Amino acid sequence: MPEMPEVENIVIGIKDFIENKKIVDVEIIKGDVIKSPSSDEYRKLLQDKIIKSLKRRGKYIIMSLDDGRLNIIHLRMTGKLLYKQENEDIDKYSCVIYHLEDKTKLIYADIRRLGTLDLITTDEISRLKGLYTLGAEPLSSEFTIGYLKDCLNKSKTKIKPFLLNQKNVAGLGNIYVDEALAISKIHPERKANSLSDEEIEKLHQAINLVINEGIRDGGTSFRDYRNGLGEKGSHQDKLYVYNRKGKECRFCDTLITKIVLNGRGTYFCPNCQKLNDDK
DNA sequence: ACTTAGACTCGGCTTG
DNA sequence: TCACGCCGAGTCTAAG
Repeated sequence: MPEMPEVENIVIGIKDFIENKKIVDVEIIKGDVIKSPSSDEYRKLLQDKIIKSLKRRGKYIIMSLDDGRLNIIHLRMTGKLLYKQENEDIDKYSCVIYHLEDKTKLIYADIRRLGTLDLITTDEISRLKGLYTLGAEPLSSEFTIGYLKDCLNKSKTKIKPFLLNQKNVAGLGNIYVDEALAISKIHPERKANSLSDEEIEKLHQAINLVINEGIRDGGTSFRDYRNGLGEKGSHQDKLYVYNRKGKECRFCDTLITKIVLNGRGTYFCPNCQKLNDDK
């Protein structure tokens, strides 16, 4: 469910509450979200460790422990990370609870349990291929127009699946891809290597814009998303096309269309985002 | 022509 | 129905 702006909000919202605190116990309720090591090992290895930092890379959350190990959390579609006082009620879908030394707790909850937890050493990072092969982050100095252009020219797929591929740009998901394409007025089925220089510049700017606004608005609470303190974001009120099938385009009043592209619901304005000649 | 690596697509995971 | 995501298996394609 969460894309980069949502994960960023979760991390910045709770990091100051948990950094430099000791995990006194790990309570495992639904152990199938733990991919490595075994649930028993996971609990034992985290017990009495101090959380040194909480960071984000792409849609991954990286918790560094004082023994050098990394607890890598990916929320996938419905995962949540919630920080609460020890005496507060827990979410019905709680899977793993990290009890901290100061009578607080960090809860990993996940309705569909598609999310993943991996406790690894730093030299095992390459085993998590999705994390290891991430492309440049929007808003970073690495994410230049030249970088985007080079990636685009190497790809024969359509622009929408290109942007969803985390190896190209890290952190975009189904909502922000549709939004970035709407703002840059590019049809989602255009071939990645067919974009003009002008379109690449507009797309680059639009990606940075939607990610920046998404972060600033506290994320998009389309369905389930809540930040680390259980609060909704507000960016869903500002969407141009996502989940707006049959509603008027904010630029031209044409009705928004929905198609399925590579298995993903895809929204666009058929007037602003035309599919011309070189499909 | 055959092999191989990489790019790409799609089903599956799971619950409400 | 559909869903804010990814992996692995299978298919396709370009290079050598």
